[in-house]
Amino acid sequence: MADNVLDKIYDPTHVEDKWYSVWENNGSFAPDENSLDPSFTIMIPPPNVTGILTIGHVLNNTLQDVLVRRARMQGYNTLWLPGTDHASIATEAKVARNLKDLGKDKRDLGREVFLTHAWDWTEKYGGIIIKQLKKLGCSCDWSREQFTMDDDYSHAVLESFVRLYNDGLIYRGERIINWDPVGLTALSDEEVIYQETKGHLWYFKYPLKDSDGSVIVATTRPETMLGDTGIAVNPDDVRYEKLVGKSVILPLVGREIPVFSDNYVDKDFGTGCVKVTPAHDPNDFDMGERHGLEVINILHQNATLNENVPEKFRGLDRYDARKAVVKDMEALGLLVKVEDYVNNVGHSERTDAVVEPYLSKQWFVKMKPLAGPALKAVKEGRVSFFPSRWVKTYDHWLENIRDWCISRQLWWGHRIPVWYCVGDDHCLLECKEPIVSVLPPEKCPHCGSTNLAQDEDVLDTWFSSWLWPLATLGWPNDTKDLKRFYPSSDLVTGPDIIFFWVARMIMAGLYFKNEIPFERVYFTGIIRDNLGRKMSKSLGNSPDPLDLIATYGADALRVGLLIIAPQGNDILFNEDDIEQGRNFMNKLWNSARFVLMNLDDDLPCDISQVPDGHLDTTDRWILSRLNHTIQQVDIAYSRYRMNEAVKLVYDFAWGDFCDWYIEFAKVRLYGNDTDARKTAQSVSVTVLKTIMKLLHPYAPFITEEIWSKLNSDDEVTLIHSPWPVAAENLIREDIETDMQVIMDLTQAIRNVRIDLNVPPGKQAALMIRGSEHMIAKVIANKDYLCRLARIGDFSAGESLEKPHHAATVVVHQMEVFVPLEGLIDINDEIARLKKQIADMDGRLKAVNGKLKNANFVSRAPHHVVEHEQIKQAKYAENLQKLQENLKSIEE
RNA sequence: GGGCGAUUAACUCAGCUGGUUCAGAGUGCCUGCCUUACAAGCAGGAAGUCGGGGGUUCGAGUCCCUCAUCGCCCA
Repeated sequence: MADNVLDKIYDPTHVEDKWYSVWENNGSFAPDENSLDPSFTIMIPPPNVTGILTIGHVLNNTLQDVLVRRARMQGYNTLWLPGTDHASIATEAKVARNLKDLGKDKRDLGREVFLTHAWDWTEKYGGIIIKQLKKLGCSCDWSREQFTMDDDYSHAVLESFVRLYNDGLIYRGERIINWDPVGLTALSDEEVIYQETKGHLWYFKYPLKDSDGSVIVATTRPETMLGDTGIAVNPDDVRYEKLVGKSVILPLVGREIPVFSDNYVDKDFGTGCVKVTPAHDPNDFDMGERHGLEVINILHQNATLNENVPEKFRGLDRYDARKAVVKDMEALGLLVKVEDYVNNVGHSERTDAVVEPYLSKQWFVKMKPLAGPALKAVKEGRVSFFPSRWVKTYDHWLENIRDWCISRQLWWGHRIPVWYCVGDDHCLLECKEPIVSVLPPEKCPHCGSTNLAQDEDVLDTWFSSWLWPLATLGWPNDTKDLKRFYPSSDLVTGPDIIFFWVARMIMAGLYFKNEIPFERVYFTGIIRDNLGRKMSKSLGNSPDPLDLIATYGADALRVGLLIIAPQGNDILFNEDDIEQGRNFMNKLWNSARFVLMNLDDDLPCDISQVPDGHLDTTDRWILSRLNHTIQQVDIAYSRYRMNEAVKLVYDFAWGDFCDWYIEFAKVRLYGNDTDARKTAQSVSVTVLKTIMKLLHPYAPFITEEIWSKLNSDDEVTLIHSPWPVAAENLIREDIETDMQVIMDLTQAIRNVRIDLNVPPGKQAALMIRGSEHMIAKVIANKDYLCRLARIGDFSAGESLEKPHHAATVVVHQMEVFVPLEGLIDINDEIARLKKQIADMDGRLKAVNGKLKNANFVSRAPHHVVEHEQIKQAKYAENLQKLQENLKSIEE
C-alpha cells in the first residue's frame, strides 16, 4: 500500500471521466430488473431538448443525484429516469430564427419542410445537455432516456387528448385568449408574465346621440376605442343613472353604441364610465355577452389594425394606431386630459411580445373537475411539499383555476388529433362535429367522405409534459415499469413551474391513473448573481457550469453549491463557494493521502476485528463522533435538508477527523507499539471509508476514487456499497466529554503560548493541578495532549506546587500552569489573568442573577435550574482559582 | 389590493420544538507558522444592541402584533 502514494493536490480531470465510464459500463445506474426490493424513483424535470446546462440545472440535478445515490446505497431498487422536452414554442422560435438568418421564412417553407429543419436542429443540439449532465455525474438510467416527441410518448399524449375529449373535459370554443402577436400563437394564462409598465390614462369625450351632453371615459389603450361597442356604468352610480339606455356616437368611427349598466364597473376608476371593447378585453367580452353587444375584432394576428376600422388606421401597428387615435381625438377637442398611470402589461414568456387579449377559436381543458382531486391529494398529505409553504400557492391556484387553452398555432409539437370533414355534396349536419381519434380516421363517420382535414394546431408543451411520470414508464400500456416505478418517490423542481407542471402532473396522475405521480416535491431556490439578480442569458450573468467543472471539478461544484443551498431558499451564487468545495475536496484527498502513507503493506483489519482492549480513548471518541454524525445526517435527509447533511459531514471530516483524530493518531502511527499502530490504522481507514460513503451522494467521483484505494477488492464500487447505519453502542457521551477536556486543555495551552509569544517550535513545560478524578483522565491521554500542545516536561497531580514564573489558566476546574522561567513578562500575565477573571466574573454574575430570580427557580423546569446551579458552582470555583493565582503572582 | 419570503459579523448565509459557551459557519481581515497529509494548509485573534418598536414568558434571533426596507407570486 505504501507505494500507492497520491499526488499532493487532487486533480479531478481524469478521475471524473474514468469513474463515469466505469459506472456506465457496469450498468450501475440501471435498476435491477429482477429485484424484489422496494423501488425509489425520480423523474427528471426534462430540460428543453436544445437547451444547455445552467447553474440552476446544476443545483436541481445534483439534488436529485444526491437523493438517488443515497437511495441506491440504502438498497432501494433505484431509478432516475432522464429525458428531454420538445419545448414547442421555444424550439420553434429558435429554429425559425435560424432559418431567418439563412434568409428563409418559416411560412414560405411550409409545415413539412419546416419540421424537417426542426428535427435536424433537435438532432444537432439535442445531445448537448445530456452530455453535460453526465459531466456533472448524474446517475440517470440512460437506457430509459425519453423525449416528449418520441413515438410512444406522442401516442400517450394523443391518447390523453382523446380520453379527455370523450369524457367531456376538452372542448373547442371561441374565447378571448392571450395572443402572442410575434409568435403568432395563443398562450395559456400561465405563459403570460405581467410587468409593471409606466403608461398613461387618457380621458376621452364621447358625444351623446340625441342631446348635447357627452360621457367621458378613461382608457389605457386608446386604439381599442375603434372596436368599442358599448359604454358601461355601475348600476348604483347616481351620476350616470339618466344616461343608461341612451346612446353615444363613437368618435372617429361614427358608430352608435349603447350606454348600459353592469356591476363589473368600478365607480371609482377613472370617471366611472367605461368603454367596452368585447373583442379585445376579457371582462368586456363577458359584459358584451351579458348585454348582447356587437363584437368587433379590429386587429390582425400580428397586432396591426384590420379592415374593421376606418381606412386611415388600417395596417397601422397597435402603438402607431394609439398615437394616431390620440392625435385625432385631440384635434377634435375630445381629449379631456392625460394622466400618468402604471399598469400591469402582459408579456409572452417566450417572445416577450406584449400579449393581446384576442378573440379566437381554441381548444380548452375544463380544469375544475381535475383540480378537486389534486387539491385533496395535497391537503391529505398524499403528496407533500418541501418547504411546505408552497402548499398555499398551490391551493390558491387550484381554487381559482380557469380553463386551460391547449392549442398553439405552431408546427413543432404534437398535432391535435382532430379531423374535420371537408366533405362533398353529401355532408350531413353531424359532419360539423370534429372527429377525435389517436389514429387518422379513414373517412367521415357520418357521410363517409375521405376528404378530411386535420386540425392545423399543435398542443401546448405542458399538455405533453404533464404526462411525464406516466408516459415515461409506458402509459397508457400497463407495463412492468409502470407497475414497479409508479408513483415516483421524489420530484425536485423549481417553484416557478408549480402551476405549469407540478400541479398539472398531479391532476394527470390522478385522472389517468387514479394515483398520485410522486410522494414528495422538493422545491429548490432560484440562483441569483451576487447582486441578487436572477441568472439569465440576456444579462450574461450566468457562469457556464462546464467552465466551473473544468476549473474546480464536478465534485467541488456540487459540494460548493449544495453547502450554501438551504431548503427552498434563493441562492446568491459566488464562485468563492465553489472554491470552498474545491478546498474541501483537496482536504479529503490529503486526509486519504495521509492515511494511505501510514499503512503497512497490507490493508488493516476491520475495526470489528480489533481486540476491544486495543481501542483507546481517541478511537472510541472518533467512532462515537462518527456514529453521531451518521445519525444526524439521516435526520437531515428525512427532513430534506441536504445542505445540513453535507455540512455535517464536512464538519466531521474536517474538524473531528482531520483536525483532531489524525493528529492524535500520529502518536501511535509514528510510535513503536505495533498493536497500537495497527489499531490506529484500522480506525483511520474505517472512519475514512465511512466518510466516503456519507459523502458519496454529494461528491461521487473523488469518493469513489479514494474508496478504490482503500479497498483491496476492486470489484466493490462505492456506488453500490451499503449506506452506513449508526451503531448506537458506539455512541459514547462520556467519552466525548472526556475528549472534550483534552481538546479544551490543548486549546487553552495553545492560547497561552501565543499570548506569551512562545515560539511555535519550542516545547513548553506543563503542570496541571486538579481533582484526582480529572487528573487521571488527563494522565491517560497525556501523550496526545503533549503532542498537540507541544509540551515537553509534563506533570500533574492533586497537590502540585505552583511554580513561580508561570502562566496560569483554569480549564474544567483544573489549574494549568505553563512555567516560563525568564520568558514571562509579569505584567502580560497579570493582564491575561485579569481578563480571564473579568470574563468568569461576568458569567458568574449572569448565572447568579438568574438563580436569584424566584420566578425562574420556581417556574423553569428542574433540569434547567439544576443546570444553572452546576454552572454557578463551576464558575465560582474557577473564579476563585484565578483570583488566587493573580494574588500569588502579584506578591 | 391579496399571499409568500427575506432582514443575524465587512461580505454570503446557517440557526428547526423558546432553555448548556446560542450568538455560529464560510469568505475576507489581523498575528504567527512551508510543524515529515494538505499554504487549496495549520495555530491563534478581532469583529454582530440578531432591521425598528411593542407584547407574551421565569427566559425571545426563535412565538405574537406592528412598522420599515427589499424580493417573489397572484389579481
